Amino acid sequence: MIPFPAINRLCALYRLLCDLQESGVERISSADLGKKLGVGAHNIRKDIAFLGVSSSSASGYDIKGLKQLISEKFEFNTEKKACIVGLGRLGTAIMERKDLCGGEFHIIAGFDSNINRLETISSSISLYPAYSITEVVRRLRIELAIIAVPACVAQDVADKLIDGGIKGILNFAPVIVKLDNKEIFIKNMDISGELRVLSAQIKNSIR
Amino acid sequence: MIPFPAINRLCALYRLLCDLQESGVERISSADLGKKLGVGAHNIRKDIAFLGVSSSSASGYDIKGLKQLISEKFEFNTEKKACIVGLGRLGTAIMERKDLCGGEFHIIAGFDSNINRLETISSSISLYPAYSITEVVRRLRIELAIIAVPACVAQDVADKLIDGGIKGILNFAPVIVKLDNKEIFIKNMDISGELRVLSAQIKNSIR
DNA sequence: TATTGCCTGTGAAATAATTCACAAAAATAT
DNA sequence: ATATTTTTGTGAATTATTTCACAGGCAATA
Repeated sequence: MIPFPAINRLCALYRLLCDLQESGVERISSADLGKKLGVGAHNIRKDIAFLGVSSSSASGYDIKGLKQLISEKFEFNTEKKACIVGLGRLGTAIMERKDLCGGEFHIIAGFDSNINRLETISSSISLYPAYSITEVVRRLRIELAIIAVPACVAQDVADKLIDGGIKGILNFAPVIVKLDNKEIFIKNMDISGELRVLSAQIKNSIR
Repeated sequence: MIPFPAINRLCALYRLLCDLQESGVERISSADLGKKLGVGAHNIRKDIAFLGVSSSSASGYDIKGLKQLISEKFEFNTEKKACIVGLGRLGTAIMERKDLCGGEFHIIAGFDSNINRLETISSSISLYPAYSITEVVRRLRIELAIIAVPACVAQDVADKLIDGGIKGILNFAPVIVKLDNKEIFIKNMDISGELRVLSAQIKNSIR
């Protein structure tokens, strides 16, 4: 079981490796990786050790191979089905992001409680009313959800998603969603909340 | 110097206290706070201890007083000036969020490299071309920035913001921004990246 | 005003994560 | 072929964070 901080860094590393590969780099040392990610080289090596391999070399890591390794460990190759709940400004903006359309995540459903809105949005993604969240998530076996609804309905939406069998949630609503089930993962992306954390860090750092 | 995990939790606690206060609650125990935030009661108490007070009671914390305490420690009362760089779909959606307009953060500038776009957006917020980021940030003494530009220009934007004297950055671009200055704080809010972390956590948890 | 039951504050213990240090292996240079 | 440099992998040490345990204070009750 890989500790969470390591998972986080390995995901960042994975993207970096993709970028490097696109720029034609083939090998790179832990020191250089560390520099690019803003962490120590030791840390990079420890994280890679969690993947459970042992193939030492004196010319750094083979980028293709390392990518493959991470990808296998976390199954990044298989496409994941995702949905968005809340098709306001933020929700639709996220829905149309390029980096979400082309990649390993496939947004296959959008939900909103406002039926009129569903009719006015033109999108290639199937849209459904909010009351059908549980049913659609279950039927289409959707694993991941992005919540972009007002704070007051976020918990209700989360409960419906969980009933449908969702595995992970990205929550943009400015509220802490409660989960009893330890098997479901949530990441809060509360914008004003994060600004507040930044502001607190700034104040905490001076003096 | 308060450790980062504690700052994070104290910020979440602060919002919870605001919500509780609005619903008319006046006192609450560490146990109940913990339950609502999904952390242990010990943890709550330890975090509060970092604020440097000592006023024990047998009926929990006074919500108003505790809010005040956190607020003073991190100066949540003074209004912070912020800006948004990148006025595409995501940037404008964030700019118009209600929870950002009314609260302690005041978005006073928007930037985009596309001059035509600046003219078509109707907003009460002053808009500027991207080449003036450094100058405007410095002149208006803007502390916080939200980056919502494509990955390829994010580093360049960050450098300009830092030159202008920015203190904290919320980065929505799917790329790790490098900072040499330890006095500047950054929080990455990369949507596809976070989906990938969730997906990795899910795979890591099974078996 | 005693007594009882909560609840906080906090030093100590336990756990988790990071950093270090160095042996061993591979590549490169001589 | 040998020496030198580079770079990884990993157990150990360090540091950070969380959890525990309980003393001591406050409030409520009778």
